[in-house]
Amino acid sequence: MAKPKIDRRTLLKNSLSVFKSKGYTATSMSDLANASGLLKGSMYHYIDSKEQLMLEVLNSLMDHYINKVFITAYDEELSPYDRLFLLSKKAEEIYIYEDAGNFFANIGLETKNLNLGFEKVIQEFFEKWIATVEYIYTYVVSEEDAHVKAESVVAQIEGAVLLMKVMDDAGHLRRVLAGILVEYKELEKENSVK
Amino acid sequence: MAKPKIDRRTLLKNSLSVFKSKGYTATSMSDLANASGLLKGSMYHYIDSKEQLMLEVLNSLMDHYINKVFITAYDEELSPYDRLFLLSKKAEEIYIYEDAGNFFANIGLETKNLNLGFEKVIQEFFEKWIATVEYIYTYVVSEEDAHVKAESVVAQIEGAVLLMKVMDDAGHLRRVLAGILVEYKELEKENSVK
Amino acid sequence: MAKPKIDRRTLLKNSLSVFKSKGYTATSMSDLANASGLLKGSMYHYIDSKEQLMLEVLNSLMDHYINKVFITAYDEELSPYDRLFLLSKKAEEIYIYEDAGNFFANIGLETKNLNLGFEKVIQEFFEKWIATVEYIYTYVVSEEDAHVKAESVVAQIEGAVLLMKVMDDAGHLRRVLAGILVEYKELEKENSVK
Amino acid sequence: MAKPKIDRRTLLKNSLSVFKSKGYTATSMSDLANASGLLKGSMYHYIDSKEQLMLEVLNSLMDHYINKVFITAYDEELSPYDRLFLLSKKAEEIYIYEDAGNFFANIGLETKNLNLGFEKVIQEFFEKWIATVEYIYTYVVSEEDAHVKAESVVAQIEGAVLLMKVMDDAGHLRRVLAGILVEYKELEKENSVK
DNA sequence: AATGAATGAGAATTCATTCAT
DNA sequence: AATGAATGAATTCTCATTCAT
Repeated sequence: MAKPKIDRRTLLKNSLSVFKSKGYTATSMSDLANASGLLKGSMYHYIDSKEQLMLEVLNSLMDHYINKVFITAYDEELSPYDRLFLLSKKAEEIYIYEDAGNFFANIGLETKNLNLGFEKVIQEFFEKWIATVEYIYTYVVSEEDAHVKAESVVAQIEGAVLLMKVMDDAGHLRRVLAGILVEYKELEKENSVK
Repeated sequence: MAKPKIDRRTLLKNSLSVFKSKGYTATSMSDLANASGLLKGSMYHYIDSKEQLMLEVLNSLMDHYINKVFITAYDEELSPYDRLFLLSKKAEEIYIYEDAGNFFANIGLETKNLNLGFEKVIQEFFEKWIATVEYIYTYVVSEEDAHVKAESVVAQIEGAVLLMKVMDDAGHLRRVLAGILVEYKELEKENSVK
Repeated sequence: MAKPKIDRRTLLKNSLSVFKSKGYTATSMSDLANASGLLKGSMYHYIDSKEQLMLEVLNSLMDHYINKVFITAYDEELSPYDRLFLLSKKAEEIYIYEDAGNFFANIGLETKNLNLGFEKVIQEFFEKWIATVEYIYTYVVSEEDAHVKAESVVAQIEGAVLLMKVMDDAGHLRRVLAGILVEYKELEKENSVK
Repeated sequence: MAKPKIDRRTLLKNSLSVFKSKGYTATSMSDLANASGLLKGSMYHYIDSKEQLMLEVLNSLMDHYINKVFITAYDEELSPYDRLFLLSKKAEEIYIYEDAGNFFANIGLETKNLNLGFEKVIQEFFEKWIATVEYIYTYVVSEEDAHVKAESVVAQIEGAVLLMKVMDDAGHLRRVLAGILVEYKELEKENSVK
C-alpha cells in the first residue's frame, strides 16, 4: 500500500467540501479523512495540522478565483460590460450552483476571534475581488468612485448570498446581479454622453 | 446553598457575548460558565443544553430587536424618513459599536448544516427585519417594490457589515447607511411629485 | 458521583509510584489514571497536564525529604554522628526498601534534554541534600572541606544506588553507607585530638 | 535504487547520539531516521525494530569500551598506576567532553521496568568495567578487597557523572578521578612497604 | 535499498453532560 | 441552587511498523 490513495488537489477539493458544509471548528480530522477515503492518521502524510490544511485550502481556492474568475476582468478582447456580465454569470454559478456560499466570508466570520491565522488570506481575497470589480468600473467612472462602487458591489453580492443561504431563496441574488448590470449600462451611457 | 448567583437575563447576555466572539461550536460550556461566574456544572440549573441555551439567546435577542429596534418603524408620530433615519442610527450602533457583527447571520452560516434547529429563529429574524424596512418603503413605493427594496437594503447592510468585519474597516457600512437615506429622500420626492 | 474518589495526596503518591516504575515519557495518562482508579478524563480535575503533575510530584517529594529526612541533620539533641547514622538508615530504607531508586536522579537524567522544566526542582533537591550532609561535616572538618565531602558522599550514594538498580545487588550500597559512617568516626577522632 | 545511503557503523553512531540526548522512549523512529538522513521507512532496511536497534547500539558501544578503553588495564607494558591514570583520562574524556553521561546507566534506569531486554548488556557492561578496575587493584590489594574497591570506584564515578549532569558542574567528577589516583598511589606505597 | 504512503493503535487533552453532596 | 467530580466519547495528533513501487 505505497501508492498515494489520493492526489493533493483532490484532497484539497474534498477538504474544501467538508469545510464548506460544517465550517472549521465543527469539522473533525475524521470528517476530513473520511471525505478522502483515508484514515485519520494518514491525513498527516499530506498535512501538518487541521489549521494548516485550511490555510492551504483557502490559498488554493484564492488562486482558483484569481486565475479562473477574476482574470475575466482584464480580458481586453471583451467590452467592459461583457466582462462584468461574464463575472456575474460566474458569480451566479459559484454562489447558487456550487453552494460555495461564500466560503471566505463564512470562514472569516467563524474564525475571526479564534486566532487561527486565516485573516490575511481572507482579507487578500476580498481585496483582490474588489480590485477586480474596481478595474471594470474605471471604464465608466472616476478612479475614486470606481473603488467605492466596487466595494458596494462586492458587499451587495455578499449580502445577497448571505440572505440566500439563511433564507433558502436564490431570487434575491439574481436580482442583485441583474441590478448591477443594468446600472453599469446606465453609467456607460452617461459616460459616453459626456 | 440556595440563592441563584445570576438572573436569567444576565446569563443570556453573558452567553450572547461569548457566542458572539467564538461562535457556537468553538464556545465550550466552560466558556459560558466562566462568563457568568459559574462552574460548568452549575449551568445546568439554568439550561438544558448548550443547544437550547443558544436557542434562547437567539430568541431573546430577536425579542429585543422587535421591541426596541424594529418598533421604531411603526411609530406614527415620526415621519417615515425619520424612522428610517433612527433605524439606521441604531444599526450603526449595533454593528459598529456593539460589535454584534451580525449575530444571526454568523450563527446561521456557521450552523447551517449542523442540524441544530436554529434555522427557524434566524429566518424569522430576517423576515421581521425585512418586513420592518418594507413597511417604511410602502410610503414611497408600491407594495411590491417595497419588498424588493427592503430585501436589498437588508442585504446591503449585511454585506457591508461582513466586509467591515473581515476587512476591519467600518467606512463602507457608514457609506451604505448614508446612501440608503439619501436614496429614500429621493424616492420621497419622486413620490410626492407624482 | 460527586465526592472525590481520591485525595490529592494519594493521587500524588500513586502517580509517584507509576513514574518511579516507568519514568516520565513511558508513563501514559491512562497508567496514571488507572493507578488511582480514575478514568483518563477525570485526571484533569486534579491536574492541568502530565508535565504539571510530575512537577507537583517532584515538589511534594522534595518537601517530604526536607521535612522528614534532611531535618534530622539539624536535630541538636543528637550527636552529629548519630544524625549521620540516622540519615544513613533512612537512606537505606528509601533506596533499598522503597525502591525509590533515586527518583530525582532518574527523572533528571531521562528528561534532561526534553525541556520539560523539571531541572530546577531536581537541582534544588540535590543542593538541599548536599547542604544537609555538609552541615554534619562542619562538626569535623573545615567549612570548605565539608562541602567537598558532602558532594562526595552524595555522589557515592547515588553511584551505589545506580549500581544497585542496574546490577540488582544491594550489597554495595550497604557497604558504602557503612564506609561513610566509619570514615566520619575517624574524622571525629582526628578532630578531637587536635 | 540500490546503494545504501549509509553504512551500519555510521547509522549506529548517529542513533547513539539521538538516544543519548532523548533516551529510549522519547526518541522516535523519525528522530533516528533524520539523524541519518533517511526516512522513517528506510530505517527498516537496516534494523528490525527500535528495540533491536538500541540493543545493537548498546552492544557495539560495549565492544568499543572493551576494545578501546578497558583494554588499557591489561597492557603489561605500562605500570599499573599508569594504566589507571590512562583509564581516568579516558573517563574524563568520555564523560566530560563526549557528554556520554553514562549511557548504560541512563538507559538502564529509564528502561528497567519496561521489559525491553536491555538489562543483560547493561549488566555485562558494568561487570566488565568493574572487572577491569578490579584487575588493576589486584596489584595493590587482595583479590577480595580489589573487587570491593573496584565497585566503589565505578560507583563513585557514576555518582559523580550523575551529579555533573544534574547539577551542570564537572568539578566534582575531576576531583573524584584525582582522588582515586592519589589513593591508588598510597595503596601502592603501603603495599611495597609490606 | 530508498521511498512515500498506509495503517491502526494509542498518546494527551477537551467536551457536554450527569449527579451526589 | 451551587459545587466539584465523574463520565466516556470525541478531539487532534504521533507512533512503530509494513509494504508497493
